[in-house]
Amino acid sequence: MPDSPLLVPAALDFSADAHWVAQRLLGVTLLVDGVGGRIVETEAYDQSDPASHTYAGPTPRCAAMFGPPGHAYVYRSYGLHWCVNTVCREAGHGAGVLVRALEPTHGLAQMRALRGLDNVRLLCAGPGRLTQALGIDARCNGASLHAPPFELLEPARSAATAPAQLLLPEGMVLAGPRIGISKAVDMPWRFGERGSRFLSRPFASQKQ
DNA sequence: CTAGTGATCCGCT
DNA sequence: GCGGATCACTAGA
Repeated sequence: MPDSPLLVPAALDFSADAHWVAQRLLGVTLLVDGVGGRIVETEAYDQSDPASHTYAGPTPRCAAMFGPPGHAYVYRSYGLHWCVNTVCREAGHGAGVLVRALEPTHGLAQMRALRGLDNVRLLCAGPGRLTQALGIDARCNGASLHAPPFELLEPARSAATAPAQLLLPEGMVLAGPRIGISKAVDMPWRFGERGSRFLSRPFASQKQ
C-alpha cells in the first residue's frame, strides 16, 4: 500500500444535495478512532426518492436523516449489519449518502481483528463490512462526523483549488444503479472510483 | 465467475 | 405480518 499524502480536514459542504455530496465524498478518508480508509463507493438518497428510508417522512428510525448535515445516520440492515450515511442538506430534508466501500488505509490490524478476516480487498468492500471494520454501530447514530471518534480527511489542496471540485481526477468517477433496492432501481445514484479493487461490486456500465 | 439461500430482527403498515 | 440501502457460503458453469 502506498502511503497517503498529507491529509487535512475535508472541506465538504454537507448542506448541498446528496447527489452532489456523494460524488465529492469519493477520495475522502473516513476514520473512527484513527481506523478506516478512503471512500471509494457511495449512494445518494433523498426524501423524493421511493427507495429512501425518508420517503414517507420522519420516523423514529430515520430521525437522524432529518437532523443537521454532516452528522451520521446509522441503521440496522437485515437484522444483522449496520450501515452508515452522511446526512445532507439543511436539517429537515431527509437526505443523505450511504457509504458503501472504503479502500483500507489506516489501522489494518484493527480492522482485520474486528472483521475476523485477513483479505484486505474484502475488509471494507460493502456497507455492512466497513461498519464492522470500523466499529460503527447504533451508538454512532446522530453523531457529528467532524468530531471524535469520527474524522473526515482529504489530501491537501492548493489554495487555488475550489472545495467544490471533485477530489478524483476527471473521468475517474463511475455512476450506476444502486444496489439492493426494489424501487427507483434504474436511477444512477451509485458512485464509485474507476478501477478500484475495493468496490462492493463492479460497475456494469463501464470497464474498470 | 454467477445464482441461490439462510441468518436474523426490527421498523413500519 | 412483510420485507428489507447485507453478508457469507455453497453449488455449478
